[in-house]
Amino acid sequence: MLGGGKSERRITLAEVASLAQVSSTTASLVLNNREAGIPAVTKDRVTAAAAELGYRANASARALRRRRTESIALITDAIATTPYAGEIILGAQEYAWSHEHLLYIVDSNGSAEVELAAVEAMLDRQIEGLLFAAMHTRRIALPAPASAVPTVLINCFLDPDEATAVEVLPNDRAGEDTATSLLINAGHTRIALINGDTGTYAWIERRRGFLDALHRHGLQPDETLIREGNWLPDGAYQLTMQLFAEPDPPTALVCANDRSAYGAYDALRSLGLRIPKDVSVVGYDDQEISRFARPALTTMALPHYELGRRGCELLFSGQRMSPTRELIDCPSRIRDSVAPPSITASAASTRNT
Amino acid sequence: MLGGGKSERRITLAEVASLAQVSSTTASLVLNNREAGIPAVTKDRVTAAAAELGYRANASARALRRRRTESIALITDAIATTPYAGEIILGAQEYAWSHEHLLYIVDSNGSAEVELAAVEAMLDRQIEGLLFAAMHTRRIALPAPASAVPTVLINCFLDPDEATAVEVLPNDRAGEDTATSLLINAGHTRIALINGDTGTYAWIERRRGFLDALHRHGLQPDETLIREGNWLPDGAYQLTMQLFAEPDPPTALVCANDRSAYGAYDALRSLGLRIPKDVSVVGYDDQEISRFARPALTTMALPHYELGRRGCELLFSGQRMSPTRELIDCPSRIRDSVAPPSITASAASTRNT
DNA sequence: ACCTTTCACTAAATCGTTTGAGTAACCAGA
DNA sequence: TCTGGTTACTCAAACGATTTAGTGAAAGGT
Repeated sequence: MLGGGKSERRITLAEVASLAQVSSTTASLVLNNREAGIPAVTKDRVTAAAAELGYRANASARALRRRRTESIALITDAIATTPYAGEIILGAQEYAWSHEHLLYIVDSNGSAEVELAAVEAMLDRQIEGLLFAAMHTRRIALPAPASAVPTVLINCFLDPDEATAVEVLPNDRAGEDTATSLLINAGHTRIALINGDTGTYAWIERRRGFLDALHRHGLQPDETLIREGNWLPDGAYQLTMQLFAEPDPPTALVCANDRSAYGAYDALRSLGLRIPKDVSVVGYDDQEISRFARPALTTMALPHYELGRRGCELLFSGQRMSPTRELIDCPSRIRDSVAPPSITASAASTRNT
Repeated sequence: MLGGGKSERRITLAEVASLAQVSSTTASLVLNNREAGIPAVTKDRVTAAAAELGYRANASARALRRRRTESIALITDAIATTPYAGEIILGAQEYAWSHEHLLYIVDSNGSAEVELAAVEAMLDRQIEGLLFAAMHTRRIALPAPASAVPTVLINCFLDPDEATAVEVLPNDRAGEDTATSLLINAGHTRIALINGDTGTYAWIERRRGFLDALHRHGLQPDETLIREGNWLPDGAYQLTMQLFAEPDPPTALVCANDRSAYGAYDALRSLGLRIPKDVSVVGYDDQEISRFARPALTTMALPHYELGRRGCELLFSGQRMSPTRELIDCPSRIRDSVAPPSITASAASTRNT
């Protein structure tokens, strides 16, 4: 199996050296730019010979001797299912490449078994560091062998008790604060939060950020305006219908993710309410859906690329890896779904608050 | 940089052998299941020793001697931007893993320069085969060094002149035929095609499939109902508005991708037309948007997982790699956007055709 | 003229595994 | 007793780079 290819034997360093009429030591020195006292003439002879033969070093042999492979691995729980989260990989890869390291990528597809096998396969290949990435921010457990090399967690974290790793996470709290503030600054005071499933990182942090913004602007949070759905359009659809069936509905919705905002859009549309004229909406995640929705949805982007890049950077910085958690800000994407509250709505809301 | 980790030196085969009181040859034989005449007692001693010390073979040393690395590489033009296309990677990875091969993944991010560097880095690491994948079906050019190993193209193809590779592509033509037939079988006869940008594989094949279906069912294609947009919602929005501003509009829309269908949805909604009661719509691609749209969109899924899996399978089959193109069928996703034409519409359409 | 330093290079060891060749020990058969 | 054939191993040479420890010659200093 897999026998094909133009299998001319690969050129070795010895052949280059012999063509250049030097020892392989010298050839190695030249080709690795350890220029220590080698005259330009010789250097040129060697590089010319290498070029002529199309020489490329055998990475296995090099790694064997050097005990360094210049490569790291990223293990992700999925690259398929989540649209833009692949940016994590891109960010990590670009950082690694720009530092002359290769990044091995393995998709564990959420299976702990595959993950373990992946870590072992990677350690067999003498990787020098390990990145773990999750597509949705969540808690993970590290496979035991991972402790053999420096490890950084991207968009995921360990149980606080055994938090012995470097973690890079999106600052959802500050992000939802920003999103909520966009509505407050537009003049809204009756703002509902349509959150997702209980208990996840995003659920907790975005809720906090929402409350932070209210407090900072001196608004009392109204618990009846804080609802929990399922991160999906249908959940948010129901919640929106309920909110607007009650007296004194909000003038603005903070949807804790874009899919929920999309469900809210549908509900508002079916109620005959216009966005943003009658109700303003903000989302979170900056998924494709939010660019294409009408009106285009104002939302917060997850800094996936930067998470990947920074995670890799921390891995390389290789300081004795004291356990830390670093938060990366979520940039806002201002589009067309936020406007000042309409007169009637804001009058109503002022009256009742 | 990158110096950390619990860097206890790795256990070597020699240490295992010495603990088991055999030569490293014997240890190697046992651990690689080359059982040639080694009694069970000895075997057990070796495996026990290996387990006790936590031995794992050094892949570099093994590759150096064996001249085989049991690994292949997949070079993709993007994993980030396209939602579900990451399934290609998953399909390829799972096939490779199940055949004891590791799959290296590199995201060239569309850059030919990175692509070339990636191929070279991979060849340095002695990979045994190469997969090239594109996220949108398109023509590519192979970097020259790729010819050193067997190569398979997934969801992309070479210029027909130099078509010297094995290619695996989605059968867009049959897929659009199926999609169109769904509408015809529901009773529609006036069906418009909202296509994307001219000239791409998807554009050509989906158009063909659309016409195939009409012909097979004995319907005359009406050129005025075939339009070209830009694969995006706004283009499809305009085209839909135009189509329905003219006399004798269609009763069904074949949108050549889901994003276009999404634009068409918006247009139909703003015209007060209900889907599927007044107008039926089918899409293509089965993007997330189509599950969440109201009504949920009937569409064709791209067989990304299968493309990746099959591509890898062809690579492994390693038959002298005669240039071939293999097409993979696109499964349909029947949802709620297709219904029989309404009486008035179908009467009108019958009158004018 | 003699010693030291620098220059330009090389021989050989090394990384950890696999593998071709070889060998002791034992037994069967002549 | 000797030959031939298994069985159960072992020795040592690869694989292709990097690197340590030199070496011989020329240059420089006194």
